[in-house]
Amino acid sequence: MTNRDLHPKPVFALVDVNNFYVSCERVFDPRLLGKPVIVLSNNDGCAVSRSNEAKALGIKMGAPWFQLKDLARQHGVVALSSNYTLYGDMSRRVMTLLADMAPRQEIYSIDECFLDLTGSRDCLTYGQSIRYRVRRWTGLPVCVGIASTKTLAKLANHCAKKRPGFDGVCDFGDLPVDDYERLLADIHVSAVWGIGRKLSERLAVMGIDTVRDLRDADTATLRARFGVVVERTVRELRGESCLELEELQAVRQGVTTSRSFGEEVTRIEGLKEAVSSYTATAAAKLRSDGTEASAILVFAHTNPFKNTPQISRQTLVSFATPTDDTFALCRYAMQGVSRIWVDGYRYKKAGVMMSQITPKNRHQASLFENPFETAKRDRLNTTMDRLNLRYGRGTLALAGAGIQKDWKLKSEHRSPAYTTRWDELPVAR
DNA sequence: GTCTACATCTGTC
DNA sequence: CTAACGGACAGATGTAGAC
Repeated sequence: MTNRDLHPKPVFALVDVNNFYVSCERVFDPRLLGKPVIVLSNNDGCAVSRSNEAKALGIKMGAPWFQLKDLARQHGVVALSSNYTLYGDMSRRVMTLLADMAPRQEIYSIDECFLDLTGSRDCLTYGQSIRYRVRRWTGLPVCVGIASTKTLAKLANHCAKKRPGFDGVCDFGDLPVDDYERLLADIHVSAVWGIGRKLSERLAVMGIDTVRDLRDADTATLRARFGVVVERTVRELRGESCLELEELQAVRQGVTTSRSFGEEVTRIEGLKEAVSSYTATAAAKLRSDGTEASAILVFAHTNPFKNTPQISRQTLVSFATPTDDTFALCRYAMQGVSRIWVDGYRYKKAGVMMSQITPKNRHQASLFENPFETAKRDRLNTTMDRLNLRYGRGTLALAGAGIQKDWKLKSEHRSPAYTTRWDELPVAR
């Protein structure tokens, strides 16, 4: 047994579904294959997922839909409203499959996860079997990037996607050194995980344009100018693994639910309805996470894209005993709304953020807390969660959340809930 | 001044 | 017919009041 066997260099794989939302839609409607397709954000606001054909038309990530309409009509672009229930369900299927293909998995986002391939012999072949398996069992196309750090695995995944020569799997560990160096010199820094538009611009000023430039730049200078995060990124690019695989995701610091309104809100009742509904959603998320909050941040603002009087307010409502109870949380949230409300503005968006979050199991019972009342409320919340799960979200809602819902979002091109609702499945007769 | 809590801004995916 | 631009996070920075 050698030292390397005892302390093998880590190997990370990053598996990522291609054009995830569009690909989900295509699984259930193959007529969309080969066509330019985009999926729009909530409120049919902007393009958040694009098929390769749509990308080829020059449609950019985040482009507002109303600016795309002409182009879309001209080229027969299919635009779909987002269907998060469907995507969440498909995500679960993919992640469950992938969890079985490695000893350890970190679910990084709805459409990507890291796998620990440390000690695997033929990673390239294994990457292909991952691809095959996901395609076979879910219908979704994925690409796999493999390397010795998470940042490099992300980059390898980028190569697997953009460069057809890799056939969907890129293992940096398998590339000849010359090819690898040439490859890095051919990729723009903005492709690196954590280097976005702003950072790229600032790096360009320093003459750092390619991934290779960044990797070979002076660490001390970068640290002084951009902080520890960028420094860590550079170390990772050099093959020094600084980011561990995080199997269990940490308790999140905040749970946010916020939406833009279909119609602007001008009365406090409207804002209260919307905020009640968001609070109920966020509270359900707390319960499903097994956590509680000790404070709620309530915020609302006007439409910053519009040339009208602007306002943006927020307030933190704190309370002594942490809770996950929808009713209590709604009461606190309503206090917040009263605090921030100012007459005479047209509000476009509002939200709540559950804050100061702690795990539910280990919280001390307060002196003023009646354990029987608490248990009763827990059962009521649980019942509400079950009904909403079983019969669809919104089956049971608080009266305070309103019946009219002028503020609710627009969603004109939604695909059916293929995986969760029989009654929306198209049936051949 | 400087500590703190809260508000606001920035950046990324 | 016209107007119309997401959401969820983390982390940095700004600011007003208490001392």
